[in-house]
Amino acid sequence: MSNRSPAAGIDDESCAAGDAWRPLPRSFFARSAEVLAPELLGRWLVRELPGERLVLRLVEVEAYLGRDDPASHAFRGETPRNRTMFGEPGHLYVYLIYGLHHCLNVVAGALGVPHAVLLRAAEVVEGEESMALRRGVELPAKPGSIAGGPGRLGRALGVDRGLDGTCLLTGSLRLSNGQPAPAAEIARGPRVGVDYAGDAAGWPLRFAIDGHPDVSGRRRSLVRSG
DNA sequence: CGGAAGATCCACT
DNA sequence: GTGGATCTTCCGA
Repeated sequence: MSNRSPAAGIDDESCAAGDAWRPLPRSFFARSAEVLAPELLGRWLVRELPGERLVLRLVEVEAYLGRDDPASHAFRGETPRNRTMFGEPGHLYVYLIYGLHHCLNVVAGALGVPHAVLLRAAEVVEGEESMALRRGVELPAKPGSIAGGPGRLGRALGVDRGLDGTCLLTGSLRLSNGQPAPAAEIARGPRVGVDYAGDAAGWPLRFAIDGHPDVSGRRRSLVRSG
């Protein structure tokens, strides 16, 4: 936010632009998912493909708290599928849901602590035509139609299980500084699709940029925390 | 080895 | 608002 470099002779625009592409460091991810999740809003997901670059700005995420969270894939311990979550923070955890959709997660927490943040929705920054094609969406796209939902987001970026375990600092999918959302614009509420998880279904671990058009359905339960 | 359920999306009513 | 698609993963027998 106001952490702008005081360097003289650099105008705001070029400074801000350079800052947006700056990779997020390992230490950024090595925190509780509940703390990391809102910090991810407004950041850029950068996907490098042969001959093109796709960029999405995150507008909605959910935190999953590992062994302490009945809604987490890691709640019952390590398995071949969720192995990535138990590894180093700053890596990508990808899983297939309903036999159809690939969902993207950022591994958080310390090594061996399987926290993760599910990436639920994003705004197109660069590569709209290519992503619309992958999604089977006609341009001009309606709000949310390209990456407004976890399955849509993964599809737009061409991500599958092959990218599971790759590094978000050095791989073909990376996270950069982007344009962080001001804390005052962040709303939170219960997570989506985890009704099976008992009390945990009500934990307010879903975070979104309040009123953003690309946030996936179910905005009703989102409120600004403060 | 079988079965049930799933961090979803889309088409249809 | 409801239900079907579609298949991996995990647990229990």
